[in-house]
Amino acid sequence: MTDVVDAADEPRAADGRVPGRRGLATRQRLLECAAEMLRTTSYRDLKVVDIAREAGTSPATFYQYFPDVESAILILADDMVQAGVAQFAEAVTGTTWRGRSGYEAAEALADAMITFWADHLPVLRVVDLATDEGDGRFANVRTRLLNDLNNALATAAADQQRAGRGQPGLDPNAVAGVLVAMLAHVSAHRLGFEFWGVRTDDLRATMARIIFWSISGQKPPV
Amino acid sequence: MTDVVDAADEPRAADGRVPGRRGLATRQRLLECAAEMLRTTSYRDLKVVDIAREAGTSPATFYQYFPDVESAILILADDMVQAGVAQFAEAVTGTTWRGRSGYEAAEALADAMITFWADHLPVLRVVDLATDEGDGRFANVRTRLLNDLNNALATAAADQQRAGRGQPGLDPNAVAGVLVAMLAHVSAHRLGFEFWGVRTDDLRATMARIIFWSISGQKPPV
DNA sequence: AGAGTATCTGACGCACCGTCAGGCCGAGCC
DNA sequence: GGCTCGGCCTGACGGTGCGTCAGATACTCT
Repeated sequence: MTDVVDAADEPRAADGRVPGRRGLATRQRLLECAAEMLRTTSYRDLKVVDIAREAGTSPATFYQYFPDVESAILILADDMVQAGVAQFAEAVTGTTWRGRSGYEAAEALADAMITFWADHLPVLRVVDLATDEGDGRFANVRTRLLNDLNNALATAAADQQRAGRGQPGLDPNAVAGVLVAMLAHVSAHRLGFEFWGVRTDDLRATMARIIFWSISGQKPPV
Repeated sequence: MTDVVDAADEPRAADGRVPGRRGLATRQRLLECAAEMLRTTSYRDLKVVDIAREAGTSPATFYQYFPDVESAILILADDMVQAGVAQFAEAVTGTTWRGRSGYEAAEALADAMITFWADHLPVLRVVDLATDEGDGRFANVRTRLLNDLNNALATAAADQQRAGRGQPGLDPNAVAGVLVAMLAHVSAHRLGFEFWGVRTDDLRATMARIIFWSISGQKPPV
């Protein structure tokens, strides 16, 4: 049974073959080298030749497993999403947005985003870039990563409004969208902020307060 | 006098010559074609050959006036900044952040950003992209565009804190940075939000409320 | 009209891309 | 051990766009 299911997303070589043990090893080595080189090289300067050479193989071999460089990175991005997609929404759904514990949820969310971006910066940079360049495949990855969070925040905002709290008159989806945009953009440029003398702790606290107030409508506890 | 000053930033051709009337016309035509093509073509697919052909000239001519495509766009970006840089900070410095007029200042700021991005979307897209790719020249443009606003917001946040309002305990620079990041990112992706059914009016209102509360610490007037 | 300068361009070398046809290698059979 | 066959790899190639010349062309001024 599982064989049939797995077969659907088993990696294929260029000619449609399903690679064997040795082939998969090569494929994996190429992926690892690509990830490694992304850490030091800008995405735009990442040449197939270099990845292949780094992996001790030839450019033609690369094309046997991936149609292009972006497809390889897309696989790295997919793995990353699968590993971390759940945690953001969890921080939101597990609170009533009341009092100190509500504020701590907002802080946990800000922290989760900052940490996740710090852990996966090279790949996330490419995701953001390619998305902005109009690459639908990467836009899709980004959506899968942030959609649950967005929905959870929108639901929370709507719930709070119904309870006579929150931000009456504001579209919950707009609130959620703005907050997610803020979180993603600030997390992505954390190092830029540090360069200008803004400490990450302060960014986290600022975002946590904005999140808490935007959703609950209450002044955050000191 | 002005001649001497102007000479410093007069356009130079590849060989250091200062172009004459005809040359400047060609240069201008190339810039306009580049701007025009940016509207329909993604920045990465913008080939020198195409711009040149569109302008009715040859690729070699292009290189007489610009070292590469990005330098040409950089000039478009420079013009754009010079045209619009002042207005953002003005919206911030001209208010005491009190009552309805304070909130209207926040709304005016959000509106100015959204409008500016809508007016200059193609060029700003490239600025954001190139900045994220680590291009210092474009990062510099972006800084020149947003720095005054950032400083104005940071000053306002600090002033309000001293007046016993605002967000005590938060770094004013962090507050300003987060707000600017939010404004820039949401404005840049306005069309994406519309696509997902979030109206621009709601984005503006949401951001205005967040700005007003983050700076003044007061509940926005209904 | 002719000299002199500003402006333009065809043609080239370079770098990287993505694709073949053909060579290697190792597992299984005799 | 030697043979064979299929999975795996690669050298070499055509294509595209870049950026740079030397030389052709167009304007200006006398």
